[in-house]
Amino acid sequence: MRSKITLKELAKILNVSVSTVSKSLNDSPEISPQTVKRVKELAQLHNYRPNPIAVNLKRSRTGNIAVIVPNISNTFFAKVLGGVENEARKQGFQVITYISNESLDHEQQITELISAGIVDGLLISVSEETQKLQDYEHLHLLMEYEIPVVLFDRINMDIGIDAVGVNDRGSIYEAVTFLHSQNLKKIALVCGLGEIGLGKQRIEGFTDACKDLGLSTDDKYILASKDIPEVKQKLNKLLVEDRVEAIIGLDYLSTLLASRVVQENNIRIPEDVKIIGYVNEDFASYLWPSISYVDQHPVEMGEQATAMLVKRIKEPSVKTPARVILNTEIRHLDSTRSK
Amino acid sequence: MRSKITLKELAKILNVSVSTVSKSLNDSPEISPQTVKRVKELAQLHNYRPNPIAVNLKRSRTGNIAVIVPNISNTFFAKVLGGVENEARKQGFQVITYISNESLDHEQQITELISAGIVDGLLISVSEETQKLQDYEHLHLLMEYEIPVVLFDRINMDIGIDAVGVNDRGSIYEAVTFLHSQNLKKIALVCGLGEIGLGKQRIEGFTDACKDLGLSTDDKYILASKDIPEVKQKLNKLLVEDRVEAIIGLDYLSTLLASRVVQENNIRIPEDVKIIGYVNEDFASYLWPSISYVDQHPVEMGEQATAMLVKRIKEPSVKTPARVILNTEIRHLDSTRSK
DNA sequence: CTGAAAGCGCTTACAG
DNA sequence: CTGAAAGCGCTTACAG
Repeated sequence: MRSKITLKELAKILNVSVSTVSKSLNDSPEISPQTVKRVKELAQLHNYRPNPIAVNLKRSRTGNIAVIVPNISNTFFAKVLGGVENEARKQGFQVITYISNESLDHEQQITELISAGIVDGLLISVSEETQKLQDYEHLHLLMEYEIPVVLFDRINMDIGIDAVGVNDRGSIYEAVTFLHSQNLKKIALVCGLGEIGLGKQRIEGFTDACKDLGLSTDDKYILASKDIPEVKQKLNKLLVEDRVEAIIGLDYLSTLLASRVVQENNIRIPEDVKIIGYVNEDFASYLWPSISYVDQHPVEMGEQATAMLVKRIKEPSVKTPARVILNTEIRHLDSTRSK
Repeated sequence: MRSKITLKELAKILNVSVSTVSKSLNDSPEISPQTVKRVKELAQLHNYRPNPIAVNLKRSRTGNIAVIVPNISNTFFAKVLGGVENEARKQGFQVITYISNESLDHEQQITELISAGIVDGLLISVSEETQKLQDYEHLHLLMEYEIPVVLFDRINMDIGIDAVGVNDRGSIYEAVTFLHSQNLKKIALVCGLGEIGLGKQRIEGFTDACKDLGLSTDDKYILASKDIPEVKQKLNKLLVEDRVEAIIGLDYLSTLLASRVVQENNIRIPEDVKIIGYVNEDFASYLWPSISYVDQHPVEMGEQATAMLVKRIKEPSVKTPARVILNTEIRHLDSTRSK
């Protein structure tokens, strides 16, 4: 029940001034070793902890960083959050989490809230809506208030803000190159997504890779539509009539769909068809057969973004925006094993 | 670039005292309407926001609550976090997130850290290790410091702390009852988990339900082991020889495994075999066929736990621990559709 | 080596 | 109706 003891109370017990106690605990060379010892012993005894609120007020910092993720149903962002946690702890910051639910409005409310001075900096992966409307004023406003901002993952825009992401074009290029190296010629791309920008980048990368490697770039190999039954039917045809040898799934649904359709046709994975998907580690490895996936290093992304933000917080003077692009890697599970 | 304006500066511009400005902004009836208007207009103009750190120091509260989740790869906890977010926002609190990684040691470090006074309260789902070793001293210590604690989800221990969870026994009882109502007699339980306590509760509930409903309680229907190949083989036998009509999967892996083995035997879901799994919504609905699942209301759990914590923070006097048990519900997807 | 004082940015009893 | 003062719990230049 002992309520927290304060500097003042310690000082009173020891019959010294508050300044002396404060300095002793902060190992100031001004204070005699004996006094330091006495003070520290008593502090230990009472389990004294400086009130962080008071310390922060004095230092005019908060010790917090905010992170806004667009959604949390996706384990990708959960993992990024884990990385943010790691690095923040190391650097002595607490992480305050917000979820924008893919809404610009919500995002603006959050930035408005934190502009009051709750945090020393912000990590954000902008919402779909924000990205679509290209409205980044709330972020610039924050920076005007001298609260540094670092973008992560969704960074396909040029708005002069620090950013950490992955090389989306490169990642699929690598996937195609790998499949090609396995002597696979007919590679299909399946995508059930819409707007998000990443889709486009990946499709471009796919086409480029096919061109460069001398593979067919026939449109029929690219199944991109939100109409799942249609995609399914077309994929079916590709498998049976065209004897497609590999499939790249750009998202959860299409990867799962691909695995499914292949098996319905009694085609073997990976012997007859190989699959690589843009899915998360957990998901990929839980499936049977497990699906080889593109590792986008979410944890590292969170760590790097946090490190970048902390650097900004500590050196607010630097002006040119930084940009870190992580290289993705293919993690091979059942669906790409060699025969 | 305008750095944050303070009360003092506003006062100076207006040629009034700091007190007057503060009172005006807080709509104190002491101040004349004219003055209030003048002050508010200037504040608006300069986009004044009170420094939350200073306000909190004055009020000796932090405005933060901490939440410790054991892991983040599980979307269940991600969803709970979403619920915590919702409710915390409503109540005017910020959420500081920590991840214990299922480690007691890590958990203790976190509670040690927040005992300094970073937060007004703590929400925690204890780590596996904590549960196994039954070491809850760090939580009691926190409460001695008058930082209220509320447990969520993993609450199968009686340690006199507020808690919000689900009725684990009841949930499986309901599942068995449903399957029984569909005229299914042979129901198998598959479990690939170990220690976690929940497993036991569910298995008990299963046995009880079978007894009550006059279904066989033969041990062969309960496949609980970490040895997945063994489980697979036994399940196979149950399906082919015993013609099991329904399967309940207690976790990700076993649910997926069940779905898989059934299909490998060219048995139809849901026509020949129905499946209910303890998996999350996203996962369940992404699969083909989609798997009916037990909804454990993670979002509501987060909301309720937060509401309970806030209540504790506001009324620290109340002593008897509260306990909220949410009723789970079966969400029917493909795998339990009627013929 | 120690302490009194000012101050971080606010709120609020109290006096006028 | 307004303002001076004290105080939340700390740190740190400054004086002694």
